[in-house]
Amino acid sequence: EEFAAASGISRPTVSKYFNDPGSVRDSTRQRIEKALLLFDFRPNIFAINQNRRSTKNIGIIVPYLADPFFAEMARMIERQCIDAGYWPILFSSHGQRQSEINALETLRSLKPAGALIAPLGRASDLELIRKFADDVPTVTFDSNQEIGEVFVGSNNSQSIGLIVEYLCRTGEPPCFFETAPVNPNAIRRRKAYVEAMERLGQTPEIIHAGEQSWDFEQTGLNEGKRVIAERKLPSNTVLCSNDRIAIGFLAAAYQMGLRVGRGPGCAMRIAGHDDHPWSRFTCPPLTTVSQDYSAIVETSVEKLFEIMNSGVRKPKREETLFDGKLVLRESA
Amino acid sequence: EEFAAASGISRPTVSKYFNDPGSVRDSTRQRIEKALLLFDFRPNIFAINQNRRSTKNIGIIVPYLADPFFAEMARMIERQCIDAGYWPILFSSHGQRQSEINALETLRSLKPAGALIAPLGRASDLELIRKFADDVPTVTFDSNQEIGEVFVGSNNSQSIGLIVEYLCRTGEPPCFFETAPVNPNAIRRRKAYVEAMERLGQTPEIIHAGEQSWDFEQTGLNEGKRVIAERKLPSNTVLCSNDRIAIGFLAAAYQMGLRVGRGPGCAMRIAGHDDHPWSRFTCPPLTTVSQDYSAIVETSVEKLFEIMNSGVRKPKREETLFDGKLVLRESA
DNA sequence: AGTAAAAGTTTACGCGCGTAAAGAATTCTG
DNA sequence: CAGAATTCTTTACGCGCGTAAACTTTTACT
Repeated sequence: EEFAAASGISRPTVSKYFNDPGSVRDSTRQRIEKALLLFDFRPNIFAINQNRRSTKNIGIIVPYLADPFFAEMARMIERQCIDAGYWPILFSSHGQRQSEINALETLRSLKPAGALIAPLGRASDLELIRKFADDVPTVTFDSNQEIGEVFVGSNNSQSIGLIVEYLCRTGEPPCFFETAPVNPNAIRRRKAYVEAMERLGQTPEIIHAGEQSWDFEQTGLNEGKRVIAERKLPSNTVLCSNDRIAIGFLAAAYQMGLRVGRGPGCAMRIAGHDDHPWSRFTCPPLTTVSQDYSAIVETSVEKLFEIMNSGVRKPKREETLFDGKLVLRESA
Repeated sequence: EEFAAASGISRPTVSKYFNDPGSVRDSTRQRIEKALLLFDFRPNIFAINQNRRSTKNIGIIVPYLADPFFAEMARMIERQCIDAGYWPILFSSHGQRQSEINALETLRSLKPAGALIAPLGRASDLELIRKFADDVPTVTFDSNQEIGEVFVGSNNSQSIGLIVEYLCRTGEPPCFFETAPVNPNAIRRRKAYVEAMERLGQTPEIIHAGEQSWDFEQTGLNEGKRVIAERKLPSNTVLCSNDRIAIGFLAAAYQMGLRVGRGPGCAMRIAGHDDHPWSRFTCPPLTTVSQDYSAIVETSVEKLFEIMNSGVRKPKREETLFDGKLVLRESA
């Protein structure tokens, strides 16, 4: 009220300006912005959202923020939301069912205009997320759980096919090392591995080890050491279900005195999946398949805006999958 | 209003209940909670904070959330705030000055009851943070910038002294490898290294390499390779300013064909500082000094609550530093 | 110039709660 | 059981903005 008076413009018009500076006449905008320089006024967030049909809030829920993969994605999503004039609010499920549930409830009370959710996976309360998605425009990403109208993620079948084909072509066919799957990605990757091996006329060999946990490196290390010690590896080439497991497995091989790589004098090859931020710093650097982070993020946000703006529900669930690219380093 | 009617209790009393369930009579609380089971009502967040002297919001700003070190600290802080009935809101500066400034502004408009800030360091707008701390009870942690009333962090002088002493005792005295310092920790560590070396009658040797960046691993790798290739290492033992740099340096050594470790047949030793979550998965596992994460977090939050509740400003700035512990692994 | 369209003003109400004050009901003392 | 101390109810106002409707002014166009 005071600021409007000071700027010489009526309050409803100033209100309009803050909702969309382009919606007022040029001369008016300039007068408001001149006043803004003098008073550095900012509308009260709580009052803004108090009596609005829909807020500008966009919820982001990732399963595990201490994983730089998700931290990086979250960062990109935040930026894109801000650029579009929205207010991103970030939650991490910390790998725990209850945290995810809390995040959903908190998010609900924020009356978000939309949400981008990467579900925990198996630990998720799928019914709860589904109900949430019924009320709030929601895009799921990373972990494909048959929730919401739109999913954006990686084409595991293609990407795993790519690296299996590469590994078979350049050496001993790989076995597949996985920990107890936390989400559908793990399951899809295993399946893709089996199919790729069979397509190439090879016998798939799966090593399933460890408990369900987001401590992938630790599990990879512990179980890797055990498998190596017990000589249970059916192949000298190991394809890990993701890079974090592979990082643990690399450490296991090192600690067991096995030289990893594709050169002569190497005892085994290890490959991963994701092109995780750290995988270029392992010893040796990790051969892997990249996920197209930025494409996934961009598409997720775009699709969300589509749903939000169209106002209508899509008749059919929509899935967008991006292909991976082979990232050739020294480990395989 | 409706929920109050349904529960048979007047609205102001229900309001009181939600602000502090212990402030109403037992019988009243039970009636409200019974109604709560039937209606799953939750007070509107925006209305709650609209006309309140002080909110229950607590702002958390960390410099770089993609660093698991900060992600982990943020997680612990969040939990502790929630347990105390507060509403934590997490921001990351993404290593960028402008992001930190934005986070501060956004936080301000949230009228927080308090804030926990780990400043970027050199890239920070210190005046802005200082002004913020004048208005909002603020505890700074991790990076000691002479801001606010309370700082909680690590005793770099003690921890660096510890590892320098260890390295000198068990082999060739270390040189100190650092990238362009992003914050006071880096500077304090360098200083502590020099002092410790002199105390032990050794000549300090500092290798300063790379630009100011939060891509520590990459800088450590690039500059490490360069330094090794140019044979500029004054010692076969390298103490890195932090673990992330050390991880890069380990990769550099590996790629240059140098065997790292303290056993026979090893060409060099590498040590770090922080006991970063990844440092147990490097090849070889990284010898380092731990920071007492949980003590730092707990104390930070406790001190913040103290300031918030006392309502008065402390006459004198208060610093709490925690000692580090030697974490002996294989790299040094 | 006249007219339609666009943009702004005035007025008024509402969002869902916090909060204060005065009085009524309940519980705790001795 | 009386009186004091708590707790609750009633009533009322306010927070800072969104939003709608009716009206007035400015701009755009034939």
